[in-house]
Amino acid sequence: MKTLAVITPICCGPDTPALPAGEAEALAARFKALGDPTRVEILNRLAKGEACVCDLNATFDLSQPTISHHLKVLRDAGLVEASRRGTWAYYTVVADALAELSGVLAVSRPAA
Amino acid sequence: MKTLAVITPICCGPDTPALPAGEAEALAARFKALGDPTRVEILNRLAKGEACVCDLNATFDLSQPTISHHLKVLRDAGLVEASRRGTWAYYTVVADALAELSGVLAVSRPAA
DNA sequence: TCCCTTCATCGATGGACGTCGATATACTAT
DNA sequence: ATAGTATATCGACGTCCATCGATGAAGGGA
Repeated sequence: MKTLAVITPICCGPDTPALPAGEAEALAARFKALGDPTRVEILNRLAKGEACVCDLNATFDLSQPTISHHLKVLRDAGLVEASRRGTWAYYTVVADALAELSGVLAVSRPAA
Repeated sequence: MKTLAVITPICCGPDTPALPAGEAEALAARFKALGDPTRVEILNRLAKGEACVCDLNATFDLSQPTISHHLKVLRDAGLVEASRRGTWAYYTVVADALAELSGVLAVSRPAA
């Protein structure tokens, strides 16, 4: 099929190579973890420094299982880490993961 | 440009002030728009330059309404813009919006 | 005019998500 | 051991989302 390109106007060029296999899924999974207001606020809180779950439970007007669920989502996405010390669980941000996502979004910044 | 580390670090205060009202919701809405592999790939494609919907329809193995839906999600999130020229609709990224999200994730990292 | 192409919108559907109460697990203190 | 606190997990429920086929709207060509 060679003639259609001559007769029919072509609006766009050929496909550019896509992201590496699984890259879009990996990025989307982490962005999805950021796609909830509560989790954004949790990350904002953790970005100021380590916090235990009891602090987060007191800060947010949500049930303790719900906070624990959001922390699990953030953990599974690799955006936060937990460390148990005694009875309490302390959470911190994974700065490298956030920086990587930041870099992905910065690629499309205008060169000028 | 805001970052997640907006507020002074206070470790164990149970009632630290949150982000400005609506800020978490606004950020989460845009991150949620990024939380789908197809939309990540669409943005990746658009970051390389303008593209029309027909090109995206050919690139992705999804129905045309589904692509149109994803583009609407990205449009509503302010991450892409559309311009109709003749029969075709051309989409481009909104670089400022992506750059702002990038800055939000650029939390200060300990110099390791 | 009529038809074809491009793109958006509608309505339906199956699955994923946020939230909760109840419960389990783990640690501490008495 | 027993009780109490802190956190995670489970099961359920209502809502939101990604996807599709069908249809509508707008433009171009013969």
